[in-house]
Amino acid sequence: GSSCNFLVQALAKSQKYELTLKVYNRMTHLAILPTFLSFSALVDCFVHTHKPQFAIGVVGLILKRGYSVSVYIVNVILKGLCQIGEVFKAMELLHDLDRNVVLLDTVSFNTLIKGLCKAKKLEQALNLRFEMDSANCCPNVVTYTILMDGLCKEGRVDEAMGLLDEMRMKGLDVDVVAYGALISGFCRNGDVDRGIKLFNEMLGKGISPNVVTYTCVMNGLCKMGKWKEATAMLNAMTDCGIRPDVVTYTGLIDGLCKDGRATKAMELLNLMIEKSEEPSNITYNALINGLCKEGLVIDALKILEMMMAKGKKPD
RNA sequence: UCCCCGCAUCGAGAU
Repeated sequence: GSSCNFLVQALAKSQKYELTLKVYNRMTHLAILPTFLSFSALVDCFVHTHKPQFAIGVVGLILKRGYSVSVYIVNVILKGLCQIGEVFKAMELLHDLDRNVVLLDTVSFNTLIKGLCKAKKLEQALNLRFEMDSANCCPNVVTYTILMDGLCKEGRVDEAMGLLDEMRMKGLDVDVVAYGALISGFCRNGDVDRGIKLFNEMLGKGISPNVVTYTCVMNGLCKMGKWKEATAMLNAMTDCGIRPDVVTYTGLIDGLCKDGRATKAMELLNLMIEKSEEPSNITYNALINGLCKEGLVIDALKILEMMMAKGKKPD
């Protein structure tokens, strides 16, 4: 009995979900009672295999066995529902859960808010920050980051800045991720100047930018055709001890390609390989696209061959 | 049983 339970837990932890389910089924046929941890493992399986509905069923089993449901399990299910686009099912679950069954926490609400943002239900997402407050779950820096990001992605950057003020009024510390959401928002909306202003404000507060922060600004610069400044930032970040990653390089490569400088982009590909940063399919796609647009088909073919040689499947 | 600490569940970047 306990060996089956351990097996189920171990399999789930090593992400062998299908196998976990098989073992679980077998053990129930053998009339072995699952422990609480096995139920948790089962929930993980259903969520990771995109069947969160079944995970809700497991919650029922847990209660039937007399165990109590942890907020962790609920949060995993909420996330799973949001991921398959069932935000409203998630909302239902949130409201149906009796306070006696489990006390929701800030993570539960944040998960829902993120799901609503992804489903473009911004107003509902924004309202949920008040509702959570009255459920004794204080909005935190993550809550505000999700909302600011959601607003920025809808082009509502000024409202996002309003939320920045609001979170400050609540005494919440703005961290590098929160700044990143706003910086990315401005840069994406073609307002690099304001993005850089925030970047500097952040520096002034003693918060160190990370690779994501730099990448956002560089992409903004590229979008404005300022690839020289973007390249300068690549050096600046390296000098600060921050290592550009595949996303950073890809953004620059794409920026150069969009500006008709595919040859320069090729140099950058070589640079990243030199620095042992592995290009991704997205990197290759951006470059091949740029080369083709400039009629450099031979070079594009070379890149394609390079991909294949590395065992990557062109898409 | 209690406490502490880790590990799991929520947030920003590329075609």
